Amino acid sequence: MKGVQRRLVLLGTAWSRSCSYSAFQHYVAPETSLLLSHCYNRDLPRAMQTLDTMERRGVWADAIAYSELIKCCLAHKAVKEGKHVHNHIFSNGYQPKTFLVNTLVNMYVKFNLLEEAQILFDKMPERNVVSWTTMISAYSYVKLNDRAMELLVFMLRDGILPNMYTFSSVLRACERLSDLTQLHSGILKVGLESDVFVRSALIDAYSKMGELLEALGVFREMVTGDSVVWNSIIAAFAQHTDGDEALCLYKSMRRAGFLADQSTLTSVLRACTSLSLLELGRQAHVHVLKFDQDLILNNALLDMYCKCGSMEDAKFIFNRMAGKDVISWSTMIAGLAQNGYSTEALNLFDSMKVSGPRPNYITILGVLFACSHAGLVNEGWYYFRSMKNLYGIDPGREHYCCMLDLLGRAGKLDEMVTLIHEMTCEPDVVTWRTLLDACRAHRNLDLATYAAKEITKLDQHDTGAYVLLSNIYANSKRWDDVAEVRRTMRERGIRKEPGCSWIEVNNQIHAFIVGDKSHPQIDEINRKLNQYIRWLTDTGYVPDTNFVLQDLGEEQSEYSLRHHSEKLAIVFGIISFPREKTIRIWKNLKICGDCHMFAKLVAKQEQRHIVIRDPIRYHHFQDGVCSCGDYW
DNA sequence: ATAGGGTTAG
Repeated sequence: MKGVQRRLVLLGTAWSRSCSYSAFQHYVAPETSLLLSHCYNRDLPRAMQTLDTMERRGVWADAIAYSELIKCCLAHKAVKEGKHVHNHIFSNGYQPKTFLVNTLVNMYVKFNLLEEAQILFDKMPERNVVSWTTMISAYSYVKLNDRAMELLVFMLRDGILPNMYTFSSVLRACERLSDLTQLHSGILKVGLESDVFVRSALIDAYSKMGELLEALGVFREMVTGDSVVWNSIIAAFAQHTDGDEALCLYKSMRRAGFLADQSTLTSVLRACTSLSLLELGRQAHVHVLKFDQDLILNNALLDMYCKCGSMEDAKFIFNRMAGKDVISWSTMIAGLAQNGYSTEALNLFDSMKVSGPRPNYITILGVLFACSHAGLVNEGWYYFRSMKNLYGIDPGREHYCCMLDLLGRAGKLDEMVTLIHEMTCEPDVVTWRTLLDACRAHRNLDLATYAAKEITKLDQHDTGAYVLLSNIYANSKRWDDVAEVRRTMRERGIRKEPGCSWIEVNNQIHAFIVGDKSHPQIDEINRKLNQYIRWLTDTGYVPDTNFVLQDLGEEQSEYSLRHHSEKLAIVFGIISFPREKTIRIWKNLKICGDCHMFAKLVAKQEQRHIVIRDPIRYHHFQDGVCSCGDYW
């Protein structure tokens, strides 16, 4: 008797099981085809209705139908219905196959219900590659990277071999170079390196760790490739401010017959941004028009115009953009502020508060920068003190730095020191450098020495600190101290980076280094330069040798000043461009006081608009004044 | 049934 009963139970199970096996399709409920057709039509209410009827009649559909039903729930974002399907599938002690459970796990992942997915996953009697990969990709998607890596280990321990899906998912979660090296060799071992998904994920992972050569290595071995692989390697260089290489790769991509898509163009624009290539950026803009609706791409375009100092274009783009997000607003606010339009930046922030997205950490930085630039000490304090209450953002090191800059401009050195002591995070090199800059501008020798020493404590090789300190001593004609600083620099093997300026003329970059004589038009440039200096001297200009590092004889320091790279670039710009064209120069070091004055006077005399971008700021010279307000 | 690339500051 007992045996018969057991057999009946088994039969029952077998019968209900057979409903989901395609091998026993003749047992599948006749409603199944109706259910399927509702699912294909994405008619969720009717599909659920059909399911109810089947439940009442005690019949089941097959796995194909259930997985279609789950797709339908996903399409409608119908969480409740999805859970219903889940319960239905497991009702009456039915044990669905791994395939179907995977579909359910995936459903919970897509609904962002990771815990539910994990519970279901844990209960699975057997898990295959797809089960594991679904969970790993879920965790790497939400950046629970440790969890994703951990799951890979468990998976391997379970004897399941990862496939290309697994590797491309887990590579996104990889944070340590040693792990990445292991993953890479694992990929080579199973021969998955030719998969384009794995390849781009590998490139991206190396890029995230700053291992660009490794990334390039993976790329160069490419036998198989698609546009995403190209985009990965181009983005890698663009993001690590090697715009030159990024643009070269872009050209090779085009030569290889691939078209640029949104992602490619975003990286190209970023490369133009970092190289200040306005004209090339404009050319890229033409291609951007094809992807009019792409927010990320438009943000990159906006940033390019801001960073290249063309605010007219930036405003045009910004006003035309349909769905502006925090990044669009932040970019525009910071762009206006950096280019000297502080009031406009603050006005824009006001309209953002009314009709824009919620400001974030970076937005506030732009706002503080605007205050700093315009010397609005009280407003700066207000925004700084209220950012926590108004926007729930804790001031970070960068915010402190902006405030310090603001106080430094206003000459409030004591308040700077107080604020540094008040900082919630440890002051870093940038903090002290800001103090040092202020000390130089306001000639506070003692405090400067203190700041410079703090910098060298943190970074033995900070060229800037030594140069600034030496400049301060030079300003006070303390040549012994200058010599001492120079001796320390020599001992530590520190050399002042040579000043270099670039200008784009006819799609060509012309580079100038201090005292450079290699430019083909150097004679003409020098003739014109001497002409300007003579004329300026006649009108009362005195070379400001305070910025010269070494205690050379006056004549020699005048010579070196006269041939500072930005002067050469300015003169070259004047020779090359018609009057109405803005002369745009970018350089690797901060502009010196003498060149700054030179630029102001020449801009006025020649009625030119000159823009010089240094590593931190922008200087718009027009009508004898500079947008920086003579503080930098 | 499971996978890869792009935007703001520093």
